[in-house]
Amino acid sequence: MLDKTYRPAEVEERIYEAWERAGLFRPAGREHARPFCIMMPPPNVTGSLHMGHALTFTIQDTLVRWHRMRGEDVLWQPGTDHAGIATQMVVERKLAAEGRDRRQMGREAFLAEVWKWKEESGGQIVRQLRRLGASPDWRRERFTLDPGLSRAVTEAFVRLYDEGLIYRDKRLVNWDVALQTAVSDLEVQPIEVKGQLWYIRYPVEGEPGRFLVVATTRPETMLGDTGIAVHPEDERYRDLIGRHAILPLVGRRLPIVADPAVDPTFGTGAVKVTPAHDFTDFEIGRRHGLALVSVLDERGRLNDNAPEVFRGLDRFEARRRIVEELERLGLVDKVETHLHTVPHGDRSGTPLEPFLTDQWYVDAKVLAQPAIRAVEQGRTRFVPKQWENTYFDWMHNIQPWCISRQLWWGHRIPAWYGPDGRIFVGRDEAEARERARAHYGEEVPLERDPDVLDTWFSSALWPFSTLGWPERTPELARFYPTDVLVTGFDIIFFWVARMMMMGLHFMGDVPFRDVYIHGLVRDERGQKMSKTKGNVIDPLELIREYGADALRCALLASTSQGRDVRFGPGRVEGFRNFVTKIWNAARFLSLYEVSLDPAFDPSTGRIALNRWIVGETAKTASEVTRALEGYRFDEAARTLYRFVWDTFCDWWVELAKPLLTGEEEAVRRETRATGAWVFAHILHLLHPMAPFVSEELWQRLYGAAGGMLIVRPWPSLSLELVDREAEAELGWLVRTIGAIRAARTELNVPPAARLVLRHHGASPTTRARLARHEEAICRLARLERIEREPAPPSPHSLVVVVDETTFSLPVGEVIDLAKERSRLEKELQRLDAELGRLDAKLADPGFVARAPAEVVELHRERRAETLERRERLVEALRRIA
RNA sequence: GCGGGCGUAGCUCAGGGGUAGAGCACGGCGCUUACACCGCCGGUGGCGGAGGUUCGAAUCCUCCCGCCCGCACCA
Repeated sequence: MLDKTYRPAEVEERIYEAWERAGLFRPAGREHARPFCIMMPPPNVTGSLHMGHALTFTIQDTLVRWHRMRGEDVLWQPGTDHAGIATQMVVERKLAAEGRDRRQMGREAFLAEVWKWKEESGGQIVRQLRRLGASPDWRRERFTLDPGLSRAVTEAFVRLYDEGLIYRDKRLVNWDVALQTAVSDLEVQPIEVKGQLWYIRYPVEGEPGRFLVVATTRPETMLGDTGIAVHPEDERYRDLIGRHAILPLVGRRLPIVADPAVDPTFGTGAVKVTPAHDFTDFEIGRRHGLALVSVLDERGRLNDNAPEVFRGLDRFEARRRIVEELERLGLVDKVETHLHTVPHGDRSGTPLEPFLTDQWYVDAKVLAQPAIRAVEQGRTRFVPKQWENTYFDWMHNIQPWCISRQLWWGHRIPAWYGPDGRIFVGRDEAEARERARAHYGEEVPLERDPDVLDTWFSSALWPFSTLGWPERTPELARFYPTDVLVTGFDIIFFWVARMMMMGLHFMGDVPFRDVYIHGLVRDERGQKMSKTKGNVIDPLELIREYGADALRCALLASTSQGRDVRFGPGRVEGFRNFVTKIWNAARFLSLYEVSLDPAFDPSTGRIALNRWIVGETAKTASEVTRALEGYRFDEAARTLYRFVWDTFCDWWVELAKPLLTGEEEAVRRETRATGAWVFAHILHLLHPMAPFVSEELWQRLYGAAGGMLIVRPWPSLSLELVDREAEAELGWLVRTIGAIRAARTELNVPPAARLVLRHHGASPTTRARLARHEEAICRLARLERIEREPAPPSPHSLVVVVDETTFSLPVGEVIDLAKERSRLEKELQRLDAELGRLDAKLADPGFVARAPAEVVELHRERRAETLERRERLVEALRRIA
């Protein structure tokens, strides 16, 4: 006997272990089965499960379980990402708390600490994924820094270098002065800040007393100015083009150049040009051959290119001092407050500096071309489709990808430098050495590049590196290209685009056929969840409180395509109730010793109720399947919810009760078998979304029958099981009971009052139905008995019209006649309004002529039915009046 | 500035040319041993606004308003 409520905490761990122990997460290895593969986007090792993870992994697990049940050879490849900056920061903070510093420790000792940390704390998210019910092939779990993947990274780097697609270049990068590393454009957070705009007077050379006023938000960079630019068509400055200004505080001669990048309407229309400290200025400088003078060091302090008094000052301190000095010299024309966006590092939160350094770059422009074509040709498809625009946009304007990071934690760049700085790239030091020897003709000392690669470089290889590339493994042959990638739109650029580029380049084919993009999980008010806002919901807490199935279903039901998910615990509670409902339906079935009969053939049922529910099951199965095929998880969840709760529990179970306790053995047997069959299908359909409770109930109710639910075949039912007649009969029954209940409630008939139901004008079909369902109707509508009434209804009755039948329920003197009259009149009004609409439509020659015949016919039928109902109602009203 | 999304019941959201839907919330009633994490009944909107296409529009088109998100950007 099942307990009264389902207690997920007592079930989930046991079930999960049973699956895993039985090896059911692994590809089945059936040769003829179609392979199906999802690459798990590797969460950061430092991470712990948040709602975004919960959503994405629930979706993936649902797909994976569904395909597994469809008999496919499923691989869900799991793993974690070493997350360069994030992890290094975590460990550095920990060390700092112990009073240690990585620079003092040295590279090797520090890395040993990181690895130690990873071994001890890095597995958290993987354990948490199990709590969610995720079923990837854990045996194949990978880590981006493990030997296999590291080898893939090195191989990819060397090949790209040899092909000229990776190169070293001196350019401006976004420099994080706190972390002292380059970061990519994508790691930049533009933050709006209220700053100031200083108007500074630069003396014009050779014209004492004349000044050129430039506006800047960053006065400290002026020490690196090497020019001034104006718009070529700006009349105000036309005479100055080609002449020079003198840089205050420094005395440098600044050529005044004309460049179309200058916006004549902003500030004074004249711009100081600091090519070493601004991306736009860098371009202007290049066009006009201006010098590059970098005045900052890697920690954001003024370097030796600055006048001596300013050297060593922090950039913001320097700004203050420079402005002071300019004011003293009377060179500040004016100061305005100015709202502008300043790039910040998304990890450190500090303002970034455009900084001139040598870095490694991937020639993304070249790699992007096949990746663009692949999506254009539909070889990879985004769902929802509108994300393709975002992808194309970025790919068409793609910039060189800076892949070097001044960190220690990560894949060290496989490049060595000769004594003259010449670069030798190799798979290992020996290869680099060999290449160096070939170049120099002798053995020379080599020094390895100290930097590591951007974490996304290794992630970009994930779809094939995890399958064994560069080896040509059987897994690679079988599972690449993978079927679908599930992820959020926030990493289309970071990751999806780069996997496309690398996959096409190294494997010659797209990494995945479909990219399913889901929304972000927000809080109930639509705010992004963040620790600082304090509005984060912890999925593990929800699992503890409501169970993993409830959380999963709530998430799935809330994700509509192309929309973010607003999420509150209320939703989970609703699905916890749903799970309990299912549990109790199972309890009901086991109470009547309903058990699966392998010989049961759903198409041979004789009882309308059973034929009906079988058909409804078939419809539901096909709808759920279709929903999943279209990545419509909300629809799948909703369909199942309605079927289980409304159709099966509220109607089939209630209507089956008299049959299950009835006299006829054949009826009892058929009803039991049907109930078992339907419920078994419910559990199958439910399993991808709610794996724990479905598996638990499957084993408790049907366990002996055929192994674990997780690997049972997905229902595929013919819609021929739908019986139109049974459908009509049950539809009528539901309407009739509903109408009687509504009338009772409306007239305040006490629920306990058992009434007699009289019918008048019923067709033979209806009379047969009434006879068949008498017991159920009486029970569900609280009736004493049903009898035929030769004449139209007597006064002191409630009147209910269903189709051609007039039902009356004598309620004696207690009935409030006035109230009943007004109820019927209201109903009459509604029918009249409806008739008016239908008549107007049918009278419209345009409608009759142009609308499809079926639609016109439908309207005619509707009109006839409405009219009939109306007549009966009028009749009933006359009797009462 | 470019691109995209959204505006439907009190709230969250489905629907997407042919009688407006769900969950939650709310109100009333609880007879009914699967379930109070429950049952029954009920009200609520005419689908942001204006125009157009159509026999017919919440659904398609145009414009407008409001909110949101990317990308680019003013030194």
